[in-house]
Amino acid sequence: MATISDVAARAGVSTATVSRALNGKSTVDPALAEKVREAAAALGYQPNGLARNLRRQETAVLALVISDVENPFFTAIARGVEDVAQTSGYSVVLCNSDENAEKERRYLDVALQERVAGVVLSPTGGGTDVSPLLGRGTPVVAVDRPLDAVDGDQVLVNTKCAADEATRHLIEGGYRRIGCLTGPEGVRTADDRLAGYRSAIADSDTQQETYFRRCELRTAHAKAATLDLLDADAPDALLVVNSTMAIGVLEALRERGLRPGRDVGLVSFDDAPWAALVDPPLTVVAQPAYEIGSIAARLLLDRIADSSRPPEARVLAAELIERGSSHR
Amino acid sequence: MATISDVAARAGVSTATVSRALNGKSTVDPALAEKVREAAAALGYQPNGLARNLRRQETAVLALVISDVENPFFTAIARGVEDVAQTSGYSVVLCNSDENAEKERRYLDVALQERVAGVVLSPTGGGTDVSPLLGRGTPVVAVDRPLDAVDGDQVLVNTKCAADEATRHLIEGGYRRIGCLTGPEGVRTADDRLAGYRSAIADSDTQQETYFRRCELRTAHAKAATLDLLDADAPDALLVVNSTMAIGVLEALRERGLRPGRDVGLVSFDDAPWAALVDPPLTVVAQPAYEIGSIAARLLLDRIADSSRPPEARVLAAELIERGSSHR
DNA sequence: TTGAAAGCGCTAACAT
DNA sequence: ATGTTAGCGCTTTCAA
Repeated sequence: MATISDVAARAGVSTATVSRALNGKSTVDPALAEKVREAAAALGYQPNGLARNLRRQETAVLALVISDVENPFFTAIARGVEDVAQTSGYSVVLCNSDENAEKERRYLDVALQERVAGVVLSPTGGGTDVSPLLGRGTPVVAVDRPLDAVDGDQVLVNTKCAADEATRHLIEGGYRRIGCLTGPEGVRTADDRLAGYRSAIADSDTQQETYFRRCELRTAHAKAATLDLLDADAPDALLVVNSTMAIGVLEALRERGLRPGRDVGLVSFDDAPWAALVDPPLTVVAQPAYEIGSIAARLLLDRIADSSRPPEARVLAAELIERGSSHR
Repeated sequence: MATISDVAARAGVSTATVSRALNGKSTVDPALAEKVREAAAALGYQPNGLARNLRRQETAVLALVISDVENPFFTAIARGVEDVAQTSGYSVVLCNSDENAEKERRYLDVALQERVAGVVLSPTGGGTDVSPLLGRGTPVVAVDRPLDAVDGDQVLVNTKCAADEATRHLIEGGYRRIGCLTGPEGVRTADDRLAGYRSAIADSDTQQETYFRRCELRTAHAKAATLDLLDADAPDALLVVNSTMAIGVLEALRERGLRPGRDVGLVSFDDAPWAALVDPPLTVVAQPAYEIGSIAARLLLDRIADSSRPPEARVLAAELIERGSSHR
């Protein structure tokens, strides 16, 4: 593979000139520059990014570490990040931590070792440690879930409030035994949404007890937990914390011959592409996923440009979209 | 940030010894090795991957370039790739080409410049050029769609055959004006599935004409195209080439007050997580997406280990899963 | 077993 | 405007 010296030799100039000509830095005699470009083209020269990055001590790539590639909420965030990164000349590499702290740690290590310019991260659980990144000066912005013990940039959703609102909506719909299906303890969104549910129930004068289950944020687990909840507590409505789990819930309901809305009221977080297509259409708490991603990327780029900026925490609003599954 | 020389100084050894100790290469005196590890830990030493890669001329990362992160088919492939890469110590970075040849080219450039160890790619259209990668010795395996003009490793699905089978299934179901909604010309899967549809119709003695529309592989485009097809040709059944488009089709049907199955038979490619939940459940052609990914990764790793292996083309089978949408 | 030293390919002072 | 040169941080001969 041709190197910069090959190009220099062929064009009859120094490597420095080649570098300058190809990077459009400083001023180079147009004629020479042209010669260089010709030589580069003739040799099929492809700059070695590794060498360049090593020398420059920086990389034009952003790492995006998300907890589930198969969740449309996160892929929408990914698109948001990518779209703004793109326009600033950054590439973004997506790493799937799979709700697994160990995988997450590994990807964070890779990000550090590869000296990416910045990281957008949706932390899996409580124990995420980004201090090595921060220590080295690599900015990190948290999305969806906060990074505790770190006062950094973050883009979150007012999720407790949204859960409260969704629960009230079910109460108003006449449901009297509302349950909640949420994720593992320590996953902040799972905890917050459960808290929102609880506060709405506590405020109600139609329901005293709470009925909830925690399980992994996966379809199969959600289905099993729902079956269990159904059999044990016979709830007449359910608040579900994401669309992946909602699929499991719908499967469980079907298995028990229960119809969403009529038999069991249903509200789920995340307006998945299919949410309006099931029967009855699913009432959801829509989160502005794309915006979360684009804002996070913007925050990150801003901080890369100026590391002294004070940390910014953005909290976006979610929107309850009423459809058939929350009415009898 | 601490470098290898800092560690060497602190441990009172040479940088060579540090490198050897930390990489477990060659033999190092256990006592010294321990001292080195201590020094490294004390300094919070994080090896600079850039420098290492530059020296080694290789990277333990695989690039996966897919055409749509929001399509569950591709995210399932991603999981397959990741799972096997993981076990061999490789990280995989996911790049979303977004069915956009320009973006794809950019990511392929990045992959080349960053000297990734290998690339798994689902080519957007016809014009994809991987020769720079290949020329430099970076192996590429194509998934879902072939790389024309290159005799390389690839993992495909016998998609024409599957489309033919799906169409016959509709014919047997008694549908007599079967249409097809497919992707842009040049997207091999779109062309093959259309061909499969055509061959089934040609073989039938119940239908002479074909009714089809091509549009971008997106929900909104699919909806518009379906509306158009419905109004112009009044098909009584539809074969749809992926689940993203199927959503648009279902929306269109609903808008026209047409019920899947009873009014318009429906078969879609890809068994999306929600496919069994819509009403009636969606008959699909399920592709072994996870296997496509895992096999592709294995092929890639094999080739990285031994570049002289003859190229291997694997063609997996798809499976028709009959559900309610293809019966009256 | 260990160290000295070369060098991966590039960019950025510095000198001209 | 261009060239010379040092050096980014690491691994790997080569010698000792």
